[in-house]
Amino acid sequence: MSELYIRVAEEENEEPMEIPSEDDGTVLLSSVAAQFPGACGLRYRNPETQCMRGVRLVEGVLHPPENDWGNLVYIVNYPKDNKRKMEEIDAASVVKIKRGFQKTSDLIVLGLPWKTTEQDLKDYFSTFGEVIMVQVKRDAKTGNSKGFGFVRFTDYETQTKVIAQRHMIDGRWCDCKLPNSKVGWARLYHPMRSRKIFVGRCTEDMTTDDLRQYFMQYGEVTDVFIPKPFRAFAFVTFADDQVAQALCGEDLIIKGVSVHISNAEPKHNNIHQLFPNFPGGSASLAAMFDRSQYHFPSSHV
DNA sequence: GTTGAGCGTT
Repeated sequence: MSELYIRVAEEENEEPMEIPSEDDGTVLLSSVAAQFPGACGLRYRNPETQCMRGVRLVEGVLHPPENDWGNLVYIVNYPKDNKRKMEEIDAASVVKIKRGFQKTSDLIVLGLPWKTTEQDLKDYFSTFGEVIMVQVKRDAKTGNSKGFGFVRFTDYETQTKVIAQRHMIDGRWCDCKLPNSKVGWARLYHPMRSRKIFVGRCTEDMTTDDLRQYFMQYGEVTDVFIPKPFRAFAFVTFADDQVAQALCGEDLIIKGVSVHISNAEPKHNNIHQLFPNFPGGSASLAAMFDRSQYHFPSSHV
């Protein structure tokens, strides 16, 4: 007969947790790992010999000793007894999440059929997970599709899955990638702890109040500047430079539109002064700037 | 009224 639960703990003197067994009396390693991430097996102290014994593990299934789990407390095994390492990894992922590395980005969708609409994209990608935004890029005059678009998901896991595979959309194979505007080097090599961000791809209906209202959620906003006449970008200044820096590289949805946040820089900043020790020389970095998609405003300092 | 590697702005 089977137990409903067995008792499992990380150490002998710690409080055990009840882990469900299967109908045949076995316990799945995955059930253990669900409560003890990184677990690779179980052991227990043999009451007769007082020695630790391993629990038989076959293809992810833990088998009860003597066909009965009894009333023992089982201890979790970690790889190479590397429990400390596991805790460090856990801590690292928490930091990652807190720092927002798990936030989703817009993905570029390459190779779309000319006929594919945003509704088609939404329908297709919704099968992977919740979709925040889809776009099909079109010629402004003719309205014809340019054959690529963008998609943004709620969950990072969904994004990872979508990037990892090819997509058959309306009869063509398409690829989803992180767009070049997010390669990340600008973020890594940007030491100017500016309090001001550059908000690209603004639409004309975005007012200073809209932007202020939106960016307030991240921290105190001290200034919003929108060039007139309309130039499809804006500047937002925060009281805290860390807030500004944290937003750089992000794609944010404002009034249903994906805007791109980057560092606000005066155009005529001397790159050789900013990066005197850049690997390969500051000239190579200047070339990267030139080739990049980053456009810095010319009239605002 | 076309096209098929790329990179988002009225």
